[in-house]
Amino acid sequence: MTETSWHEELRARGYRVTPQRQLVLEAVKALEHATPEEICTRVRETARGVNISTVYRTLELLEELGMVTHTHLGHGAPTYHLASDADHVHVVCRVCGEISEVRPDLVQPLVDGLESELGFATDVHHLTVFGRCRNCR
Amino acid sequence: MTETSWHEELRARGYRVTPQRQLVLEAVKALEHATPEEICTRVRETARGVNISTVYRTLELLEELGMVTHTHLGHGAPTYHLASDADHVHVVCRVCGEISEVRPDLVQPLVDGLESELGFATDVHHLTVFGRCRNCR
DNA sequence: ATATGTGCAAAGAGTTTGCAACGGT
DNA sequence: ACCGTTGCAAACTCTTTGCACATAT
Repeated sequence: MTETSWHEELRARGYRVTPQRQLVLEAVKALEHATPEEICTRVRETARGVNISTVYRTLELLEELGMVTHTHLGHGAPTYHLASDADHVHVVCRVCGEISEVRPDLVQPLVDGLESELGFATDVHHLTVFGRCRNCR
Repeated sequence: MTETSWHEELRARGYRVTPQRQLVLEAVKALEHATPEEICTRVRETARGVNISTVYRTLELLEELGMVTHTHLGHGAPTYHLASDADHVHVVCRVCGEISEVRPDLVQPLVDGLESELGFATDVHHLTVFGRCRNCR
């Protein structure tokens, strides 16, 4: 998606293009796997303050527009990243917390199975696999 | 695990067998996929009150002992169930909230792939797949 | 000009913790 | 009797909401 096309997208739906929204999107883009808090902190470094509640509202909006997605990588806050960067599956070690990303084709058999058995459309972006990594087993 | 063997297990580790712990375990067994709140409510029906913080502490203990596990089936509180009942994967529709359980062998290719590629030991019990069900796509 | 968006503060879920009293062993 | 366990209340984290003011269109 180009810089201007999502501006159009917003306006077409009656939403407005605000500095806060641009800053939040840039932070999501730059940070990768960032929590709302982290995004807020990052945005505040760029002089113009943004309230945490605006960050929540903006993330909700951007997610609705399909520009970002979130995943739960642990027990705390969810992490957000660009939907276009989301073509991977998260693998999280519950002992050391290490986060790996693996090729989505590893889950293809699962996706296909759910499709044929349940008619279920898996949201691969949101999938997180917990377990123990090589070092922690 | 028999009724008495986990009593032994507790005592062997220096923990005590209390009515609260027995009631919480029974509630987890009976309710399946229950949140701490729901477990607390259920236990309170059996006359003897149990505080919500005791429920949290007990679930943590039972999980450490490997008797129960939890999963995140949505944005709210986690749900607990007996570890021995955990031989299934949860599939959750993000539109209607419907929860299905599927055979663990559907994820076997994923588990094997993570094992061989990363040396990663997947916790299948904790795996939840989000997406859209047949009716909601 | 007008309706959407923002900041602020307060409320709301869900969870954890400190401490005195309680009760298994 | 000892020490783990509980209840209670308070603190804490993460998130949502109401409302007056600000601002994109």
